[in-house]
Amino acid sequence: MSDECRVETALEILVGKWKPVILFQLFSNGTMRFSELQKAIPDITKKMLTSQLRELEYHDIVHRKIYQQIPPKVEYSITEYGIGMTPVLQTMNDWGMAHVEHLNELYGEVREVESFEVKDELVGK
Amino acid sequence: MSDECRVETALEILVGKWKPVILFQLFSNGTMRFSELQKAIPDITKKMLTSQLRELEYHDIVHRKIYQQIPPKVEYSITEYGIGMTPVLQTMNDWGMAHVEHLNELYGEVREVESFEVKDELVGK
DNA sequence: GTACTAGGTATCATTTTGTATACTATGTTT
DNA sequence: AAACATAGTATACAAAATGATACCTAGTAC
Repeated sequence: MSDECRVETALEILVGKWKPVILFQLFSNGTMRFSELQKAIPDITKKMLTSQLRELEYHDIVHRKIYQQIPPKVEYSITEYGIGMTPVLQTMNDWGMAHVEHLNELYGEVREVESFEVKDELVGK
Repeated sequence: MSDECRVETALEILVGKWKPVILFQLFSNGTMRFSELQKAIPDITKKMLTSQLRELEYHDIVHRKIYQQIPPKVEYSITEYGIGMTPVLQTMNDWGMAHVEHLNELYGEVREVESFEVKDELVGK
């Protein structure tokens, strides 16, 4: 029996409040500028977007291409190596879908947080 | 990737400083008492062990069997449903192993962690 | 009647993550 | 010469996760 566990290594790449959604965007759209990512993920701050992208870059999952021009232009994309994460993400996603079902069976339907929104005008009335 | 992203759902089960190692222990050893888990994971506090186990129990990954006796005896094990996580853990572990190699190529030797393996009896249950 | 056992809770301190907001750089446009 | 554009940094703060330590329970052995 091997006593080596690298689940945590894979986890390391994915953990962080915004990493899955960043990866989702880049996998879906190919190349994106910093500002496009910001638009696609409205609630993220520049600081978080930057830090999460840098971590992904460190792990060679995301490539950062700088155009030397003013105003600046920086494009992000999944590296060729990063594409190799697809099976991991796919497997996790598939299991996750099934698991949401399973939780529903166990505990009943749970409302999606984001689907519930109160219009500003109504708040406090 | 699909347009519904449940990677985060899968992450939810795995995230937490101690969850991977707890799962590793239970997958490897089958049934374990609370105190056995503590012995196997020396640095974990009772509080963390309890809270992580409760979360895994909520997700129906871990089963908690209480023996009504004094002093107390409580046994933990992977549920039948939990066994279904094996492909996820296996995929993450495999990719993680390769990724450690990749990081070594990029930055030189750095790390040592544990790896993940499922007890034979549990496979295909 | 005291100590021991196992599997926890309760409380508070510390560390890690994430948020909010302001600031920077610099060539181009007005 | 002021404003604009983009991709960030810097600083301060708040919230969440984790850690340290003490305490609880109730039978049983001494």
